[in-house]
Amino acid sequence: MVNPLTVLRPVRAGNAFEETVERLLQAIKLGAVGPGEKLPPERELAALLGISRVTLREAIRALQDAGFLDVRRGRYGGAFVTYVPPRPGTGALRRAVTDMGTADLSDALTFRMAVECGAAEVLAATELTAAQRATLRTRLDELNAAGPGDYRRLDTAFHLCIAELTGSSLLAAACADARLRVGDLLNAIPMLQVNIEHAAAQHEAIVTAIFAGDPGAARRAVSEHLEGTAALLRGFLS
Amino acid sequence: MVNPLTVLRPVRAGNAFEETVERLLQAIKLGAVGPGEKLPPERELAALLGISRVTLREAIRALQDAGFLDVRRGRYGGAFVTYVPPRPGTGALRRAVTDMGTADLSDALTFRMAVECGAAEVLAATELTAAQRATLRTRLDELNAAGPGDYRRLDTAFHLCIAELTGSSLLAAACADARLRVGDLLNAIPMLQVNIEHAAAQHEAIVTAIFAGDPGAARRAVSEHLEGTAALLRGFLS
DNA sequence: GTTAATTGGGCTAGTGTCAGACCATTGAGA
DNA sequence: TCTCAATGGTCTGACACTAGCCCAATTAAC
Repeated sequence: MVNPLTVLRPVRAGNAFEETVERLLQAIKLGAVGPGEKLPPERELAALLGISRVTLREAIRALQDAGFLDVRRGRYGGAFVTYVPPRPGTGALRRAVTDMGTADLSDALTFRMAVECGAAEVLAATELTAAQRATLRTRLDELNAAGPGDYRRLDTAFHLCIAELTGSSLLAAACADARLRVGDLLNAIPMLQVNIEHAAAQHEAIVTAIFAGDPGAARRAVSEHLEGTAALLRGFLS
Repeated sequence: MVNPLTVLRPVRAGNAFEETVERLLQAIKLGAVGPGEKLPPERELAALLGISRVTLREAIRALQDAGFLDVRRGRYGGAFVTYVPPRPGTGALRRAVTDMGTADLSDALTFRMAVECGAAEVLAATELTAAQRATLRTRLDELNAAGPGDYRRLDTAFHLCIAELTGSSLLAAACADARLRVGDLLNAIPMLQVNIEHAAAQHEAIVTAIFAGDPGAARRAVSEHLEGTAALLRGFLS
């Protein structure tokens, strides 16, 4: 009845080292730790990630070799983020799409659509405190004021903020995961001024619907917003 | 900007043994492998789960000791499911709710609401083939014909079928995960004939909305359906 | 300068996990 | 009755991962 393959899927995505690299890359690419900022100290970070310092250090070393981090010793040292999102070019997008399997891409887009729409709905159906409204408003204002170098990071922060405000860490994690899976593709999409203005209007609509407590409108707003990029990416599949 | 705790969460939920036990319990409790059926052979199952046979066997042994499995050797042997969902009682529900943290419960309910609504929306927005429609219809018919012992399992199968039909394995996995997290609670809820009839009407509404290609209606139908049990469970939090 | 606190760097002993091979048991079919 | 394929049961050597400890480097504060 229930497809066993849905539940009897691999228990682990890889070894601890690989998963740690992925997670740190997630933190960097999503902008949880921005360029010039540093990761928490190794001992603290290892505890957060639930792994040993040895394994964490291997992962940090790999990211250092790959040019994402600059590690400095001594007091006030640490692992500083050097990564800055590459400027998009049309070739980069095509390459990014073909790097990912088309099946995986479709899977990720569907997943993202479902969880982000779901999060917006749930949030719209929730009674928000003044502080929560202020947080969301702030994220939107920051995004609207963003320069080209910051746009992706603040866009991600805005979207994840919606999920985090639902109060469900499971949901927030799912949205972060979904966003990471399409993150490289989003970074490869050239940002035209028209698109940014269009996106800004849609972001405004999302917040308005959430503040109005209208789950249907919130869902529609997020859906339309995501459908734009999804359609663009899907165009590369044919 | 992005809450680092969302992305710097533990890399692994536990060791391989613990995660395997969880996963097998999921398969059993969700009814992917029903009472009297057997799990795939150890070698095959270990490959599916991406772990070694040694670790898998430890997990199977634990479930055997806990009374969920009956392991038989020789050709046509295997690990047979002996678990049958307990008949609900009011005490069981209160106990199940208090076993789970109230924060975790709220988290799980929110997550479930988001991903299941999201899945239904996405599916309703999809052009379905005749075969897909037939599959969903079949699951609903089976559920409507279910006896008391089969109801939970077929209910789960129906709900997960929606997620699986979206074609996104990520989404299907998320729904399976969400359902498992509230699974023990659902099992502990007494099923009254009134509730079953009510649920049947809602299931029908969900399928109708999906077949009609109306994402808004699908979302609302799922939302109303889940809100019933969510409200009941939330009642125990106060 | 000197100090002290903080941080990365490195080592070791012990445990978890794996891949692969081989043994033991069962029962359908010849 | 015998055979043999399928399946669980067990062992071993290798590698991954961990906890805990101490060393090395850096810099603000004195």
